Amino acid sequence: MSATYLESLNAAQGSAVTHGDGPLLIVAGAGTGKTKTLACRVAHLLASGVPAERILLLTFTRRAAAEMIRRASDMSAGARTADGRATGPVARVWGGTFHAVANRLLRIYGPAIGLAQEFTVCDQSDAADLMNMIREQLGVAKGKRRFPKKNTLVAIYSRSVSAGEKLGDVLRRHYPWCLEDLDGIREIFQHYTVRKRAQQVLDYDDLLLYWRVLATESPAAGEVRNRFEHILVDEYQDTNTVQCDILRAMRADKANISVVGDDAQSIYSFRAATIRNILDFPEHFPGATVVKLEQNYRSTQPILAASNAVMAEAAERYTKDLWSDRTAGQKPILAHCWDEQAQCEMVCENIVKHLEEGVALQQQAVLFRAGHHSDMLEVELARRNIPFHKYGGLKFIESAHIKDMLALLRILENPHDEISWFRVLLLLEGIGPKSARRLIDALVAPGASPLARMLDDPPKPPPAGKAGFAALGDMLRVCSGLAPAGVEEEETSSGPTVAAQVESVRRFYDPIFQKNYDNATMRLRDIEQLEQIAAGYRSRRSFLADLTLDPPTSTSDLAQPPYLDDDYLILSTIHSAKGCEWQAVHVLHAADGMIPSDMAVGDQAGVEEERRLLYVAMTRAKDWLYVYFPLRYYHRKSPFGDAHSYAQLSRYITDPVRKHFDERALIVPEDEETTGHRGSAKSVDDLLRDLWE
DNA sequence: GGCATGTGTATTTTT
DNA sequence: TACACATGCC
Repeated sequence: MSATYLESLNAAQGSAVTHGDGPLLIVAGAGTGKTKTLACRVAHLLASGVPAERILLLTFTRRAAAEMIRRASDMSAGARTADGRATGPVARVWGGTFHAVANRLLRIYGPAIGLAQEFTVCDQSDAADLMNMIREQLGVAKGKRRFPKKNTLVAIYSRSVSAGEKLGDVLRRHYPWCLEDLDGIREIFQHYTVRKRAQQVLDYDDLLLYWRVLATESPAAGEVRNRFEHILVDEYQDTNTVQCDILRAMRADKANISVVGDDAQSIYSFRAATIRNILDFPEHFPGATVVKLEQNYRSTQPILAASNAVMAEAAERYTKDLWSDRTAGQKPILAHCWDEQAQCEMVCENIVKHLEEGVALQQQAVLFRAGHHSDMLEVELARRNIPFHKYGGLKFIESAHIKDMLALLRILENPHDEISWFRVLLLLEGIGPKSARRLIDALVAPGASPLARMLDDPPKPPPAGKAGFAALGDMLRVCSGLAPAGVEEEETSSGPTVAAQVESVRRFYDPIFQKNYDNATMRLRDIEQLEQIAAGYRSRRSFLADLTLDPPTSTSDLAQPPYLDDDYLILSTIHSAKGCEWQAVHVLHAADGMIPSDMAVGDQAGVEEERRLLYVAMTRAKDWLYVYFPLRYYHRKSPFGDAHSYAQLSRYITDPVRKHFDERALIVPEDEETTGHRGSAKSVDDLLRDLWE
């Protein structure tokens, strides 16, 4: 068998790709060809005769899985569809996130652990709504001024579950201010798990927990474990305890597991990811082979030097020695800007300059710590007609109108889902929280399916809500294909198509929508997009599951639609940029409080993780790296005058680090020249701090 | 019990 | 800025 793909690999990559059976840990620094190596390994396994459906490839996003499978397909001379997806045998490789794969397995093996097949998956904000509902019903928070809010509750719960840490310990370590409410929180959590179970709703954590049970103690455990001959895991440094348990269970009989990761890029501790997984891999999987990839193919040496300098000051040293033979190249630029507006202008100018020199917009990215950090830039880009796609931050799926639409579809899919019923009933005029609660209690009473009851023998709404309630019933009847009781049929039934259902739902929703939102036209685009997505699905079940597990992450609100097929700039949070690379990278807001985020500097671990975040951002760049530092921040709070404060350069850009940058001077706007705020950011800042501290 | 209006507040990162 | 919560009127 001639394997031409092997020839393009270096020695370390080659040994990783051709590794035989048994556990394999690939410690891969940034830009060392990790994706290529993993894709090559998939191709190699296929070429060695492993059936595609016996390979499981776990990645952090679906995008990553699709990309790897595409590349493996190219190497295996596999065919591709018009839109670039792999076809042929390679397409049968099981690829996706832990959560998506869990969902797929649970649809097959759910009955083995007593899970109804029509379970629905709820996202974090649905989970928060359920927490809220329980909190109100229990009255735990009554009279308490500072009882944890719903989002905090979900965060605490998730942390406890994903890290396998006792609630008390989680509170002590991460939420000390909630300790006094321990009992109330515990009570809410107990009800939360019972309610979810009764409603056949799984949250993100449940998907993993149920997979773990499935692979350890269910009657189907043996079958599930035997399903895969090889398991490959990407971004292993960002897995949590439950995910590690799953892998160990799945490999209890046959330890063919390959994981790839970089401890220096571990940035998901807020999701309970633990660096221990990658460090302890050899203990978890005895006999593991460890391969280090240290040659960086992505960045020029000057960019690498600056990035390494940032990491060199980390509290814990890492034992990788990244190098590149791309020795030439421009030093990274540290651009001091007068304020955020100046930063936006400078970014745009640099982008346009590169564009004119032949660097496509798609080869350029703007990275930032938090979703809203690009708000002002987005306006500036729109003004200059520079098209862009934004990844991360507030998503399509999280907007109220989309959630409304999905809740309507979800009660059709899983009529036991009370969160969705509640949301839907509140949409109706004349029905508030009290009536909604009463109606739901009547609907979910034991006996018939709640949906059947809604259609055949509905409870009485309050007089003011009669019309809306009846309209809801009519819509549900149409969508369920006029089937009488027992409508939760398989997708093969001859009912309306997914697209037709979405259309009916939309027609029902339209008047509510027009009434509730004044910027309805903007939001209408989203709903149209939802309909388009629906058109690609044959079953409502997979449509809903995919939307929850792999929501569209890109928004382009301000970009012009006609440009979208064309070239566009990438805007992304640093988290969402993981694994990506661009020729030119622009890192915004290298100011203390932004990077590191104010929210994260509470403890040493947080400060160190933020450092890795900056490192991840910088190492995305191949040829040009710009780091921007706005000196002045305006505060929206006061509408009068120009209330502002002076920022301090990010604490990670210390003097030794700065030596690796070319600094571009602060440009003071002309009308500000007389204000005297010249000189370095630091001196001004120190001066002002002296006044207050 | 529903709904409009007013006030206060806290604001990361994502499956 | 937007959302959660309180108040007071129908």
